[in-house]
Amino acid sequence: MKKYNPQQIEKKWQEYWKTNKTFAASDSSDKPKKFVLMEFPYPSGDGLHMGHVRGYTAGDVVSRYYRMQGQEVMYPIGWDAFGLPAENYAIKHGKDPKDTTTTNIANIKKQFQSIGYSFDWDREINTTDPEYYKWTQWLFLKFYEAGLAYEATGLINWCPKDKTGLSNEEVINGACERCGTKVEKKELRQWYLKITEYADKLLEGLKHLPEWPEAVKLQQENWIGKKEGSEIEFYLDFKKNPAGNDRRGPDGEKAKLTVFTTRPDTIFGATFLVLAPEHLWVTLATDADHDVLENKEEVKAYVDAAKAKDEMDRTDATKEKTGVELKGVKAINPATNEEIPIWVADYVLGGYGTGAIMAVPGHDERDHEFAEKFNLSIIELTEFADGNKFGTPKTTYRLRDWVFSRQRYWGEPIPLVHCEKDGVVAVPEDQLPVVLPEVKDYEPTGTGESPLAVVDEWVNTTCPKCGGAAKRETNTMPQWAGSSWYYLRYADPHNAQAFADQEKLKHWLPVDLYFGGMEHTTLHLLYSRFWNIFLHDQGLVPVSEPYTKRIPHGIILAADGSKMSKSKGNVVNPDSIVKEFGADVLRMYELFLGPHEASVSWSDKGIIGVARFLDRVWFWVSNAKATDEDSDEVLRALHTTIKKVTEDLENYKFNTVVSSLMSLHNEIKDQSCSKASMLVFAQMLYPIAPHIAEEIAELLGSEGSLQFSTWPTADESLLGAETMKVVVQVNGKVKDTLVLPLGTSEEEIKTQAMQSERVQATLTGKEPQRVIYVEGKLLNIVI
RNA sequence: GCUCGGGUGGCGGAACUGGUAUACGCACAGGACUUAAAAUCCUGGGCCCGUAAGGGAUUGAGGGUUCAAUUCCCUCCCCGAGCACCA
Repeated sequence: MKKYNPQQIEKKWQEYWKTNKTFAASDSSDKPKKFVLMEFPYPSGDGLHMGHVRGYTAGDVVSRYYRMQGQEVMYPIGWDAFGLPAENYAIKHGKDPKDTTTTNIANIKKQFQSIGYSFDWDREINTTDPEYYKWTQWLFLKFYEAGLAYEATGLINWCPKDKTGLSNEEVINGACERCGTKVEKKELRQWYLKITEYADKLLEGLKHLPEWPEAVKLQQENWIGKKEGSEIEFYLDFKKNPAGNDRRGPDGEKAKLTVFTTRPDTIFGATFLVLAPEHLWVTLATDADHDVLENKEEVKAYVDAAKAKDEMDRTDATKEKTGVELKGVKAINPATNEEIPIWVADYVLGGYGTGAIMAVPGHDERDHEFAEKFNLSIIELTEFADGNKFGTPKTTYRLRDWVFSRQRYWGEPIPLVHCEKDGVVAVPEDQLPVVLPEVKDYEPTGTGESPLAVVDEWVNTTCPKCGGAAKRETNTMPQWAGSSWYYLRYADPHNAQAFADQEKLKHWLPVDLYFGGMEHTTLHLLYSRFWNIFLHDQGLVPVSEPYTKRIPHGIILAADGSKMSKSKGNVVNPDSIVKEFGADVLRMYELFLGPHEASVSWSDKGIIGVARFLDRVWFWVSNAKATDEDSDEVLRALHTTIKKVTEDLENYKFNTVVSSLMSLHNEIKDQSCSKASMLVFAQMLYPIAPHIAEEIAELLGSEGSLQFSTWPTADESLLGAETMKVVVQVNGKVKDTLVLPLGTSEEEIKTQAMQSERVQATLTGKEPQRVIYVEGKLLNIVI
């Protein structure tokens, strides 16, 4: 008898799977397709962490399971290798990001293979491969041609550490999503994708995703933040303007202000207006060309101070309100015809609604607080206006357009050129990809320009339209570009003529199961839905929603419940676990830790339980005194477990799959068990611990890979017992348990229950008032 | 503040549609094997009282519905996630 030697067994089967291409997914199979996906990793220098292992293991388990259920499963993998982390890593080590990326990929690939994932390696993709990013650029041009990619100068989020612009989604609590640095505002020329134009479609699509977790849908919904309301115009009245009440504003035309409100019915209570410090009217009224305000300098000072504050301070609801009245101008409440003052205050945000509100201090807490502080009149309404009669219905969104350019080196060049004569011109398809040039210095410049701007021979080009001199766009795309469509490429990863063949897309899409982290809900998951819906509108992708089912996983924490991090030195490396216990133990233990969606703490102690279990299973099979027949208990336990494990796998309850297998083994290991039943045990073990399962099957004399065996079905006729266990309670407390032949009558059960010593002891002669009998389960005597 | 999750032994966690709470695993205790230790195997309790048999309590706290509540309803507390001066 050989001792269980995971290192040896695992290597053997990994070689076997590789040689036999066991997990290659066929594009032309008759079997029903299943597209299983886990978010692809970016190849960081630290390699895989436990969180990765959790997600990829879950995907691997269901992939192996569905293959045994007769489905054609595609479980692909690739590398999301552009972006800041890869670039920062390269800079830190003084190397070319291309080289470090290659090295890191090789390392992680080795890790993946050592854990035995059933990826279809023939479909491996890499976002930094020009053959891949050619199509990322091509798809970007589709947005450009549709008018959904535009260039604009504006205040954007700027990370001073990474020295690049960030999208709104990348700012978490006022800090950079990557490095945690406090984000600043900076005025910069940027490329944007008009995701706001797809706000309604993104919302509508959520309604057709019944298999997504509510929490994820809700988060996206909140992020989009759709609100119905009205825009109402307020005419202005100037005191200082020599033109008197000619209703001309500082811009010469707009002698009115438009506010956004969700409560037009409270307009009779609107006693003042408030403008955001960024409001265009305020900017104009305080500039050198205009002289309508009596306190221009005071207002200007307030506005400048507000702009200097960072986002966090601005939007802190607990701080005291500040503001300045715009003296010399009044607004007319269109409902009451009364003159009301206009204030500028930073509790009104420039980027939401119209940047101006009508303040109704009688019916809004914030307006109330403001009115109290500055002694403005407050009207408590008893009657409300007909909300339909005011203003124009208007919908606003919290969602902002997606800042799509980065001032960094390691990304896809944006395939556009700037021509003096023709302006912005798209690079024609036959000139794609625009290859990222070699540079001497990858360091971000911090000036708002990418390091590409200094590569003259690359920047200077000819205009595809007029043939004259032109300059290339030097900004690169954000990390999210390549990952916004990678799942499409898996359907046809080597296509040189198109991003993917339409027939293959029709065959594989949508992704049936998408595993990934909760942290991508309003980043990657929202972005890729946007791309997919747009591409569907363009007739380029057959389905509107890319992911049928989303399965998020919780984080793996350190033993003390804190996050694993290098700085704390509490990171557990998957490699060391594989080395010490084997891949099967690592896989099984990660699943056993707790429910897939919950955050769980890693425990070095607990892993021994799983290691012992596989050891015992090995001992059991290799010492096999397999009998010709199974005992009834073995058959019953086996089929009960088949039923339970199948149900649990269908519901991604991996932790209870593991415990069910442990229970089953405990029950049958000392009983008469046939080889056939042992093989069924190995089959059930296979998705979770495939190496040992394959080896056991071989030991039992089966040939080939278990992957091609058929998943066992529970025989319902074997599930029932010949006896039933009836719990006897008195007043709801358990007193006894009766084991009776099936079909014992209620009367007989009652009689027997009343004879029980412990029941008698509790009754102490009292007569039962009521007896409740639950068929075959329980008898409750009430006294 | 709002929205969504969650709170079960010393620890991770399990529990169908309301029907034996604590499966499975870790840790712990006792035993077997061993010169010994480790590993392994067997057994056990889990909070309180009791030598024991046994009894009682118990699913964040309090109340309710029910023959019966971890499960349903109400009030509150705590933890996690998301949103937030969003008009």
